[in-house]
Formats: sequence, C-alpha cells, structure tokens
Amino acid sequence: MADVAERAGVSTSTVSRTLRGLSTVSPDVRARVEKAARELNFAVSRQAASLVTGRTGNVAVLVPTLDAWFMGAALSSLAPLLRAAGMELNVYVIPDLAERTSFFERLPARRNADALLVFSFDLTDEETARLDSLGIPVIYVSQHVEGRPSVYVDDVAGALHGTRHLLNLGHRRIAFLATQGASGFSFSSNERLLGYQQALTEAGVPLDDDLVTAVQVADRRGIAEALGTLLSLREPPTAIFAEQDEVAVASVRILRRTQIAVPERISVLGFDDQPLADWFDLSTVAQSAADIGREAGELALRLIEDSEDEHQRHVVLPTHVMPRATTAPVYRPQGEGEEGRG
Amino acid sequence: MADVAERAGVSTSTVSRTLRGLSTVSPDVRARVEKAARELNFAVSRQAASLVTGRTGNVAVLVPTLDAWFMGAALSSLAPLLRAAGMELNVYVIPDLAERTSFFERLPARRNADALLVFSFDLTDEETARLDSLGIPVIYVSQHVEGRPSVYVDDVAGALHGTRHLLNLGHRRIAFLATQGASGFSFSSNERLLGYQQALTEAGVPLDDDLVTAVQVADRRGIAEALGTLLSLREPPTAIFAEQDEVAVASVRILRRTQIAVPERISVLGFDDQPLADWFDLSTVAQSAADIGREAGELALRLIEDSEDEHQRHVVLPTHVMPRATTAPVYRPQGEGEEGRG
DNA sequence: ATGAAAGCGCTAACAA
DNA sequence: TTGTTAGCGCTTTCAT
Repeated sequence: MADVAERAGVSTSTVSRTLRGLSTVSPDVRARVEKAARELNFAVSRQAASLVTGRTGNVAVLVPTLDAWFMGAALSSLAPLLRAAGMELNVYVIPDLAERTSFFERLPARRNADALLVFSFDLTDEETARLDSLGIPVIYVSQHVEGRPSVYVDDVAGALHGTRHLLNLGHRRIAFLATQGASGFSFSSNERLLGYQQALTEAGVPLDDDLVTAVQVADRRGIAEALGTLLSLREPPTAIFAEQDEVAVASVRILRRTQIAVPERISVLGFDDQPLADWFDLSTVAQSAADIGREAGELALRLIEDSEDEHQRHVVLPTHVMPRATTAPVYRPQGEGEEGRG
Repeated sequence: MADVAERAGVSTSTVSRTLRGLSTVSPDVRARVEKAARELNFAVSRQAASLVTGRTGNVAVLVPTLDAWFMGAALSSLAPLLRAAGMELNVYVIPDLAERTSFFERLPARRNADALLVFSFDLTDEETARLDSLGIPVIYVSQHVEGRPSVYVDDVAGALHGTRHLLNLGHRRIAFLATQGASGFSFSSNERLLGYQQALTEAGVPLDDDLVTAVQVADRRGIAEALGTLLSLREPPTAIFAEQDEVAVASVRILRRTQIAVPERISVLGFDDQPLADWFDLSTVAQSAADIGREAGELALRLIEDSEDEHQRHVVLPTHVMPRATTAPVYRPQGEGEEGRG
C-alpha cells in the first residue's frame, strides 16, 4: 500500500480511502490512486484490514458433505450473492463423527468468519449452545432451531400436499418410507411424516402403522426388504410416498425389476426434486435448494450488518407438487380376483 | 491473547508458543496456558497471525459451479485433507462470464490464500498468465497446463480402453458423442476423442467422420437430433461412446423410448462414472473425482511448503472400464434382411 | 480533502 | 525455557 501511495504521490490514508470507495476523495486523486494500484497489481490484504476493522470478510458454511445435491445447489446460489457483497466463502466439511467432534471442540470458525451457516445437521443442544458462543450470527439452514435464525421449507405442508395428490388419484392405501440417518430421524423427517398423517386424517383414511417404514438412503437392500414387507401385507399399498427422491427412485427400480408396473400398478412419489428425479421422470414434492441458499445468504448478510435485526429471522419457503410419470390414478382391476393386489 | 497470558501468569509469547505446539514450552506452563485458553474460549486470530507470518492459512478453490458431481466429490475428499493440515477452504464460484471476468480482473484470491486450485476451466493464455501473477502456487485440476502443476486423469488411455471394450464385443461401427461446452471443446474432450481414434486405428477400423458428433450436455433435444442423424446413416452405429455420462444416459433414454433395446440392439458407453451412471446401470469409463481431489490437495500442500519443489508436478491418474448393463456383444440378426440396422 | 500517528493481535528475533 | 521488543499492513482518529 505504501508503494501505491508513493507512486500516486499521496498518503496511505488516501489510498485506503480510495480503495474502499469513500466519497471523501477528490476525483483526480482517486484516478491517480486507482491507476497506481492497477499498475502495481495491488490488492488490499484482508488480513491486515480485518485486524483493525474487526471484521473478517468471511462467511463460513458448515456442511456434512459436498456431494449431496442439496449442498451443491444451495452453495451455488449462495456464493455469487456473497461475492457481490464482497465476502469470501469458507467451507467446513464434517463428514464423520470425528471431524464433527473436532469442529465443535475447536470451533475453527471462531474469529475467522462474520457469520456461520449450518446446513442440514441435527445438532444436539450442546452443539447449538457451543455455536452460540461463537459471537457471530449463526443461521440454521433446512432445520428450525428455536430462537435462532433459520431457513427451511414447510415440510409439513409439502408432505400434506403430496399425500393429497395421491388421495386425489384415488389411492387409499398409501405407504410412507421415512429416511433414517446415522443419528436417527431428522427434523424434516418427522415433519414430513406429520404432513402425511394430516392428509390421511383430513380425508378420513385411517392411519396404519404397517404402512410406515424407515429405511436408510444408501441401503438398497434395506429398501428392497421394506418394499417386500409392504408388498406382502394383507392389503398392500397402491402408492408409496418416499421422504427422499433417492429412496423413491430406488423403489421404482426395485418394483419394475419385479415387473410391477410403475405407475400403472403402484404409484411412487418422492420428495426434494433433485436432478435424479427428473432423470427418472419421478413425481415428487419439489423444494428449491437454490432458493434456500439464497435466502440463507441474504439473511446472513442482514445479520452481519445488524445482528440485532429481529426482522424475519425465520424464513419458511414453499414446496410444490411436481407431477411426472410415476404417479397415476389408482389401479382398478377389470375383472375379479386378486389382480387388485400389487 | 493478553487475557490468556495474564490468567496463566505468563507472557503472550509463551501463550503463542504453546498454542502453536512448539516444543520449547515446559509441561506445567503448557498445561496452565491451555487451561486458561480453554476457560476463556480463546482462539488465535488467523488474521493477526497471518499478518506477521505472511501465510494466510487458506487454500482457495476456483470452480465453475458446485452442483456438478465432480466438484462435490473432489471437494469432499479435499476438504478433510486441508483441515488436517490446519488449512481453511475458500471457494470461488464462477458460474458465468461476468463473474469470470470479474474474478480475473480483481483476483480476490490475491494475498488471501496460500495456494489456488483451478477446477475444470479451459483457461485462455491470458487468464493463466494472470494467475501466474498471484504469487502463490496454482494447481490445475482436470486439465494440463504446460509448465504448471496439474492433476488429471489419462483421458486418452481411458477412451482407448473404453473403445477397445466395445471393439472386443464385436462392434465396428462405434459412434463418438463429444461434448461441447459454452466455450468450445475442453482439453479432456480432445483427448478422449484421440483415444477413441487410436483404438479404432489400432484395430484396423477406418475412422468415419459421420460417426463423430458434438452435443451439449444439457441439450436433450440436440442429443436426440444427433442420435437421429446416426440412426439414419446408411450404416448406423451398433455402439455409442459418449464422452460424458449425462449424454450417455440421455442417449439410453431416447433409444429406449424408441424401442431400440439397449444394450441388445445398441450398446452405450459413458465416461466418468458419476452416481447417475450407477443409477442407470450404465457401462462407463470410471475416473475418481475423490482421488483427483486428494492428489490435488496433497500437491497444493507440498507446494505451499516448498514452492520450488519440482518433484512430480504433474499427477496423472488412471481410469477403469466399468462394465455394467448398457454394453453387450454386437447385435447379430438371426435371419437376413434389414434387421441388422439399428 | 488530505496527512500523521496510533494501534489492531499476533509472531519472531533477540536477550536473559 | 521464558520475556521484551519491534513490526506485519492496514484503518482510524485527529489535525490541518
């Protein structure tokens, strides 16, 4: 910076003012400084600046992984937004328990970011409390944490509408495939189940525990077993509502492999509308990760500006039923017999 | 830090030494300092430290987007590696030309990172030169830039082996679907075409320009058109080698929709082995984004340690043919007639 | 509108 | 082994 100052024939204060775009610089001086800076390929050191301003210019993001569609989509929309605000994006990936423990123990984001966005974790109360001690705004994405700023979709309404779609197609035996993570059910999972139940109740269809099963996303064998159980019920389902697109697609593949036509014989509905759903022409309940990312980013920037800003700390985004090729009116056998059972 | 020093009854130098794990601290003092630091919830400010050490503790990554499988997988393996080395991961997303221009103009990574990993761009010479001026190691991932450290797979060999697989199945009319990005063909694209041609030549199969077409990844209509052209050739292909899994899967869907059985009638081979390939049981040439990410990260750390380290600046990773359900021996019509033409 | 000087929180000599 | 001191490169009063 001293070099630039010298070259432009001004003081470093003036260079600083110019480069930060303060209006208290005369046009000609500004021009000279900018020219000098360009010629010297000069860029302000954030480190040095942050030392005196107390702001780092970083926004940190905590994610379980980066190869889930949700993270990719959310961060892709978040990043340009931060960039436009002159912020850097810092990513912490916590793939396993060890990394997670270490993160919450050492809190590497401390003093190193102006805000933290926490993506899709089911945090314990202790962990949440620990994050409170960071001294910066913490925004929870895809989860509601009481009293803390959060951005998420209305999972209850999403599942409610999805289930209604199936009911409207004439289905009465509708199975629900919940997804169970390593650490049990997520908040979303519970909410989606709730929406499913609400829709059934509202339609006067009795709840049947046999129709609700839990599976793990990546466990294809487990999904097959779950389907097997459903298919061998006295009254098997005519429709399956999976809480996640991956499980829905896996189900479609398993059913079709067994020559059970989807959607003619059994309808399958997913939740998320990730790219995979489109590839498989899967009917699903869509949520927009891009919107979530954007809203979270904007909320973060707002809270950095004014952490006391109590205005709209919870952002709830809508979902949309996306009808595609795996849901259809309920199967009505032409003749008699057992045809009606999937 | 002063607080910690006071609480532990030592100087800030000692605190600094302790917290950096230097061995020149007596055990009891170390214990006292660590206790004080823990009690005060103290964390060293990287900003202040970097100001004096000249190192930022950041590794920057430049990516076109984050929702491509490759970035997700590569970064997911890269991140823990950096974390283990005490480095932060800084992500720059450059989705469009405007952001790209702005990035290379302002070079926000300047003075803000100790190394830069450039993912899958086809940079102009000017852009590369600009990055040289950053004054930090720049590692090119999934592309070879002459004289600069790079990590990539052997695309020529990959395509060569893939094509050989098809030749070994008896195919002689093998089409190649190249992928064209917004800015023309990528380096990989050219290399893969080359491997394809080498395999044919080595097998004595004449090259036929009619069998090589360019499409755009997301343009399903364009892919359908390309397939239409191939299917209406005098001698249509019996196998299609797509340079990217997405295009291969799109092709499979289009062919099957037209009742052209894959792989019985036409074989389809992809390249990448991204998750989508597994979902569609697509035969493909596998590359490991995770390995690439890891190698790139290790190379970066090595170059940060010693930027003069000339040792193995180019890392070339292998590919593997992954046979699944979309390649099969060439179709031999039983009787006479035109059956043989797809 | 501009400059001089102080100091942000840390590390790295150097001394002890 | 520990403490003292002098900056690192900026921003920010406070003068002018």
